[in-house]
Amino acid sequence: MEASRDDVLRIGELEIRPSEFLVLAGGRVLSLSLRELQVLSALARRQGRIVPRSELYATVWGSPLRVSDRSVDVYVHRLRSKLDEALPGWSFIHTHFGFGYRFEPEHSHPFHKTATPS
Amino acid sequence: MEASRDDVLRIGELEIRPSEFLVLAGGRVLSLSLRELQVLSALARRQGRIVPRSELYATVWGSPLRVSDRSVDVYVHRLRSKLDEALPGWSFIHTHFGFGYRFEPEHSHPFHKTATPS
DNA sequence: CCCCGTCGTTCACGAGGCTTTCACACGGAG
DNA sequence: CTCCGTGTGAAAGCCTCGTGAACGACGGGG
Repeated sequence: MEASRDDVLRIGELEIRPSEFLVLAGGRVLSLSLRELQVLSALARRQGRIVPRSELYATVWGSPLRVSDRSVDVYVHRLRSKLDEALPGWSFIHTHFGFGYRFEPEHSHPFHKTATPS
Repeated sequence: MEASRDDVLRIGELEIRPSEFLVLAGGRVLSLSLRELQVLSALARRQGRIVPRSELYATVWGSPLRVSDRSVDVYVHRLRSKLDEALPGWSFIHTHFGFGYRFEPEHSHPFHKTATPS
């Protein structure tokens, strides 16, 4: 039985159950560490919005982001890596240069607009 | 709840949320840099009016426009390019020779690229 | 107690985006 | 045609972000 159905985040092929420390990607369990889960949840709860690093850091780490701290970037990198492995063809975390990250499921370049063949 | 629904600019198929650094074109996220967003917002807030370069520059850059500074033109060009890619068939930024730019959604040429014979 | 895998954090380097500035082409006004 | 404002592609320099790896803390198993 679902302990907290209200806390479940369903986003595309992703199903995040923060209260159970569980993430399902396409029905399969996605193995994440605590920090990875926290960052993913924080982003997913702000789906569609551009989230500044400072806000993400404050939410997950509980303290203000120090200058030159790259922790957020590192975890975004690891999450992208795991998400891409679990759900190829989709991209979830988008970079907004100078602003932050935005969580939203989108098809990775479906087509590759290459030049016409010889 | 949307933190600043009052700050949202809706213009045709465009939805600009300056406070969130986010622009939606036809429902899709339009990726803009800081300057691009600032110039677009400044123009959109003056919708329908002819805005002199000097006013645009002062608003966005916060300093008086120097002679021979083409920054405004360059960013208008980039915005036109991105807007046209996102919403083909529409033109938003119109040039008023010798005066400045005017922001207003209008249909581009009703016909497609096919040239009209004489 | 020691070995070893996991995790969180930080570092270092390189790739790539952003702003500004040029240089030149284009086009309207007189 | 000539002048000058505008369109446009690209270079230069700076800064952000991506990425692989190192380092130490921690904990389970033997």
